[in-house]
Amino acid sequence: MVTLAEVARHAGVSASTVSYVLSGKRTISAPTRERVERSIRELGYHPNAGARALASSRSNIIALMMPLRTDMYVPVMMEIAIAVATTARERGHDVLLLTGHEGPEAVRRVVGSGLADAMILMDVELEDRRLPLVREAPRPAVLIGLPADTGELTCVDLDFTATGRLCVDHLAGLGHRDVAVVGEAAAVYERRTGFAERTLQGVRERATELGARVLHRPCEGSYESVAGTLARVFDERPSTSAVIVQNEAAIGPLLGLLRQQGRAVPEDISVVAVCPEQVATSQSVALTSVAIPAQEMGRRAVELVMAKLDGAGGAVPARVELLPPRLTTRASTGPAAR
Amino acid sequence: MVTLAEVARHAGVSASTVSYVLSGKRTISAPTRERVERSIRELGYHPNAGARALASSRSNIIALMMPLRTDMYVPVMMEIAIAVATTARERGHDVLLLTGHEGPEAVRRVVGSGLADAMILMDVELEDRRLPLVREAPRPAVLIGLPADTGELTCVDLDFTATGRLCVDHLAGLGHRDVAVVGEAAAVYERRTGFAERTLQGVRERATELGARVLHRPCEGSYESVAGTLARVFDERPSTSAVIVQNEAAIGPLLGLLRQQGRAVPEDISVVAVCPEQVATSQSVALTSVAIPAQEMGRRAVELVMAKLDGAGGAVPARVELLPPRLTTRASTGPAAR
DNA sequence: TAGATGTGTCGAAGCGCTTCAATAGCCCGT
DNA sequence: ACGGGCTATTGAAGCGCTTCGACACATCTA
Repeated sequence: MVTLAEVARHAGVSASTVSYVLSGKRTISAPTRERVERSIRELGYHPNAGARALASSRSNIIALMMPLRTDMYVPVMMEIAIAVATTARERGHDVLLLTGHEGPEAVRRVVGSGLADAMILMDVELEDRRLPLVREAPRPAVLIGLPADTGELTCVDLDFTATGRLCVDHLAGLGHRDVAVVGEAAAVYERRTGFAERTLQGVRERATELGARVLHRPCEGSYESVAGTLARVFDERPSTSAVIVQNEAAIGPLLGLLRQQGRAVPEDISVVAVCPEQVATSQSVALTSVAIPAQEMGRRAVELVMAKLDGAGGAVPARVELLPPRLTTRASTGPAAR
Repeated sequence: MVTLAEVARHAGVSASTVSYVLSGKRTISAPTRERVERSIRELGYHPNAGARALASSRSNIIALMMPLRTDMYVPVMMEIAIAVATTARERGHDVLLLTGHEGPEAVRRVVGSGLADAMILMDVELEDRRLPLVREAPRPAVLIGLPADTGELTCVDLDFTATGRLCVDHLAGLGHRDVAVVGEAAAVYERRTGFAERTLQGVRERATELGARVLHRPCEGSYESVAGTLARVFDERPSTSAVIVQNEAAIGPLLGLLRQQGRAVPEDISVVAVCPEQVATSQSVALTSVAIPAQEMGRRAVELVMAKLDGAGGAVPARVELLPPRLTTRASTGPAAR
């Protein structure tokens, strides 16, 4: 492996000069810089990451902690992860992938060893066990998702309360008065991840304000479960004319079942989904939906964490950044039958 | 941050002793070891990753290169990634996440900088542009997927040819003589990722051997596309009594459409899918399927790459490891109508 | 012209760890 | 009682880079 010293010799300068050419932390005259750069190219030099990390106490690595459960919202997670990795690379950083399997200890290990300069945590629960460690860690962190207590923490998430309100707004505007919410699996509520509750709260608030009724039922993604949920909903409230689906896995089965039951979408029943655009558009009926801006969440998380890294003074205040939901009207919603 | 030197002082031993306690590369007497371990715990010591990497020229990091396109087989990719990360951690390594966006250069960067000790490449294409770099890199690599020329390379993949044969075996055994293959999107074939072709080849080989006919049609995951494909299939060959689905995104729509058309599964038509177990079991009809052993692939990839790292002599020969497919019979396949 | 200022480069001191050769102490057989 | 062969421990030399202060020289100001 070519070292910085060899580059320096080849270019006829000192090692520190090469280093400054690389980092730009001191002015180097154009001729010298060019000479050094040529040597770097000719020798095929790559700075050694370990040495760099040791000398500068910066690894240029961001740790990304994935959720423990890999059974839910997989495409969203993946999209976030890719966005994080891509954005980080644009800013000269790499991403270390941590899974939930290691538990909260991972935070300590990564921070303690200086492996990563900062952390991004996904799938944050309301009382997440990683939070105490994050709070006292001497490294910046950004959460994707909202815990119960956001004090001292920087978080990014979709504004799910507003999302719920927005869905109801749209449906009520079309004249719907009886709305069903096909929620996430019961396990999601038990884990207290927060977002499902927040959506529901938004739905209820707005429904109350607009004089609509809401029937909420948790629902797994399996065909069977959706069938059961749907049956119970129509049984309990036959006047239901609109459905808000939060569990993206339930969408396909839901549409299939409605068709099978002879309920036309949107003529007999309107459907609004909270899901990635791609899911909304690839169904049998293009769905009116509120997009989950996975990419933007990942990007913002990196930007926030980098701002903290740069603003070394620690002067960057903690903040909660809720992305505004955007509802796209497609073919699955229409005026309520009178 | 606590350093090794401080631990040494605290325990009343030399730095090297602490190092040897940590690495186990020399025998340390029990009392000394315990004293050192206590000091480590009491001081909350974590070895500095950068210093370690520098001194040992081992970063204990494995790079995982994700596919560029994030639109396909997402759950499989995710499962592989998680399995890789988990297995790597069990073996004392971390995983660096690289996206395809950086291009083949990423290989050079990661290897050149010593950031990672080894690489695992996903979504390998037949003529993958990363391969030349991988071949000449002084670091071990394992591919998940099969390129055209596997010389000098270590690869892990599901044996897709055998998968194709297996599906036909099963269907022919039930008396089916006209089989349709709902393949991957045309883009997949153009990208020449190999696995789709291999499956098809297996299907054709075995069908010829058993005297069955095969009709293959590429197909996108959208509802529309599946509808079109299905229409064309039944139009062209009305006697089709079984379908092999390779594109997992097409499964939901396919089942929905069949039901809608009044074709009962499995009475009128049998369906075999190549997809993750979870997908097979959460449909309206539990699907007979060949599982994509994502987890096992990830795990094996790590094991192979670690074997290469350990067998430092370079004595570990390149090898192609094809995992045998396993077909699970569920409710979607039955005897052909006579 | 002398001093002040600024620019570009260099030397050297680490960063925290691993590892090798060397050492100190021990038990053994004779 | 002494050399030989163990085992447990140590000191010191780096690993390749960053960064700080120093320095040489050119340019400006009074």
